[in-house]
Amino acid sequence: MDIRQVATRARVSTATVSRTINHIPTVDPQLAKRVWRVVEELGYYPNSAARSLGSGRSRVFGLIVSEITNPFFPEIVQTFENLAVQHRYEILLTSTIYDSKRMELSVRRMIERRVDGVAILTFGMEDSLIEHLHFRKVPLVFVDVGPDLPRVSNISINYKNGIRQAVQHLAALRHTRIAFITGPPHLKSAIARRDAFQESMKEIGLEPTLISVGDHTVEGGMKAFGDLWQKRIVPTAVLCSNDMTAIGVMREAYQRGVAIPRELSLIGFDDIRLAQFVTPPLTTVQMSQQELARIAFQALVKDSERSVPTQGRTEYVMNTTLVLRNSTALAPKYSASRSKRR
Amino acid sequence: MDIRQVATRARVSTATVSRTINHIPTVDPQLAKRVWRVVEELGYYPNSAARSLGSGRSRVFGLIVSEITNPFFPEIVQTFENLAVQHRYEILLTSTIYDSKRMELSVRRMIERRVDGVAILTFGMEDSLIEHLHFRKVPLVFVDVGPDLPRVSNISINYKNGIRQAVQHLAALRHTRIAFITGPPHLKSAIARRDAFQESMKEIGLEPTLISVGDHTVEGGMKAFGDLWQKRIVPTAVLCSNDMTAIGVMREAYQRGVAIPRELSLIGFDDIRLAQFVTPPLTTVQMSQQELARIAFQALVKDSERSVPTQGRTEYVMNTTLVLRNSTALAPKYSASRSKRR
DNA sequence: AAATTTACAGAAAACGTTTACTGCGAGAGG
DNA sequence: CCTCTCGCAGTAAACGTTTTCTGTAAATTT
Repeated sequence: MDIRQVATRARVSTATVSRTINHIPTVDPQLAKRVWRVVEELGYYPNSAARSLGSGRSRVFGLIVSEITNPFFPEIVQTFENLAVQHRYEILLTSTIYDSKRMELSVRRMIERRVDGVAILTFGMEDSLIEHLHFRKVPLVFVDVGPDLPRVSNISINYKNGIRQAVQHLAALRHTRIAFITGPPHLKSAIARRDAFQESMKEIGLEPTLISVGDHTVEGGMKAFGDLWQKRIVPTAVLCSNDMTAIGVMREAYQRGVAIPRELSLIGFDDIRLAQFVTPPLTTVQMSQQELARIAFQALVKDSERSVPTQGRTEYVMNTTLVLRNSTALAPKYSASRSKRR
Repeated sequence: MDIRQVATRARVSTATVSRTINHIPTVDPQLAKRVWRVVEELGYYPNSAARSLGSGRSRVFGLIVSEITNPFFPEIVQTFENLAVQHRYEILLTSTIYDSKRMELSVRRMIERRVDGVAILTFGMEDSLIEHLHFRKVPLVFVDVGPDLPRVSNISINYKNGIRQAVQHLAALRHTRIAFITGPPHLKSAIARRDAFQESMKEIGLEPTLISVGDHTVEGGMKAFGDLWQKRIVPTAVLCSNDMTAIGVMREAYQRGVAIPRELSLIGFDDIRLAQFVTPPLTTVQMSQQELARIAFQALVKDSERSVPTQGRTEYVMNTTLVLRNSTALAPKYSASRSKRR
């Protein structure tokens, strides 16, 4: 069942069939109709390998994430995939699970499949990878860490906005001992969040001294909260570098009999879907996964259709914003929280 | 940068290069070494479109899930992908989000890409889809609903085992008023779970009358639990058709001031990763997503390598088993639970 | 009415592999 | 010493499209 059978059956050349199914406007509507009818009759499905080979474009985008099992990513994958089917693209998904070997393999696979573009949503710079892909003139899109090169797009995230809102929200609720639990120190986005926290605190005359380090996992959050609770000065509010960490804090707080939000206010970051479903529903800084996916996809489409590459990279920006739910409340009286502690 | 350049540079024919990179044993080790060296030097990456076209095998498997954002699936996708890279396969992921239009499109894309096999892990039968794919002799693997045809594998899940364990565990804790919250009635797997519950109850002389219908979402769980709590007879334990439902119950119970597990024992189903991280950690029936993915993948590999198809479908079985965590406890005294109610 | 442009269809050459054959030299068997 | 096999490597024909030309008839201009 190939294009030739369709051609003979419709009494046209293969060229005409090809043009028809690609909706090229130079074919006579009469003929086109005839061709389409035969296509239907025969149940003809074009062979995309042959198409790629002939045209030099694969209509496949690569999508690299850190790990699919991290609840932050499925939403992105979903949106990305939706857009892909809408635009008749395919997506090649790989999760690096923080393994550079794995990463290298991913890149190799993508090059072999001759992808038309790659979105690298790992929030971490992977230099070797860039080289190989960029060398082969594959359009790339990064978040935060995109190098300034042609055919590269960078989505720059304004962490500051949402985090400032979070800090000020807590301050408005009379919290002064506000702690922050960071992400892993090698992640650029985690650093940026911490910095934003520190600045936001200083802006309103508070010292950002209560900082504990987590690793963006539930376990990390539990442990970090435990550490915080050991300290001489106990916070009345905790801001976390991501929602998973916040969930860990919830869990640990529950275990230690600390009531959220009565005794401790808690704010997460990311606004993963789950944040709505924990108890109490988590107040968090939203960084829309859908929008992120959308921007990334659009950037790829644009760059892969451009015939002359841009000078340097193209910039996109994305904002973050606080969404209020039920994990924050007025700060407890100093004495009350203190008595609870000892 | 194609195979010909490699060939000339290594002073051999393209056939030899092809044989070398495909590890075909009939090439002289000396020559092979020479070829590999040139491949490295030139940074040659074979073009998979051309490979597919030439060989007739795409080395791509399709993976159809209901929705990636459902926490049950990412684990499957991850495992499936791991196996894929190990076996040098690619995966074409699509989520149908319960939309038959979408489903049809997925299938079309897979046919166009000439996938070597498709895993349909939606837990629902999709007849039209089967036809198209099976007609084109694509190996298929289903869970529970695989038709008895050549080149079809079916993973049959033993829901009964785990659910019986769950029921008996509750009974051992002196619960007699055990409720069940079902999944959506059109899902075959949800029906099977409910039936297993009913049988298990009868086995130990209990009437399975407390049944409420959910839809496998958190919201559904919340609502179903609300319904249950309206009834004249209030349960002391609830078994849910999946973990998301159980999380909904937790949330609603918290809202209504019902303590888990002191006043209400709760058991989920699936053992999604998250089940460990809710408070309290959820006792649940495990249906290993990793094993499921592994079986599906192996089945596909086997069927796609077979030159003569099997007579009918091939059967695989998978067990389920209870994993104890902290959401169950001894039943409260009848009076106690009653007084709480009014 | 002739000249020029336009609109469209077909012929055939890519695209980069794989693989069935063919061919050749060397070792084995008679 | 001659024939047979066998082990390998090369030739060239697929694989199923896309796309660049080329050609022709119709439409438009002069």
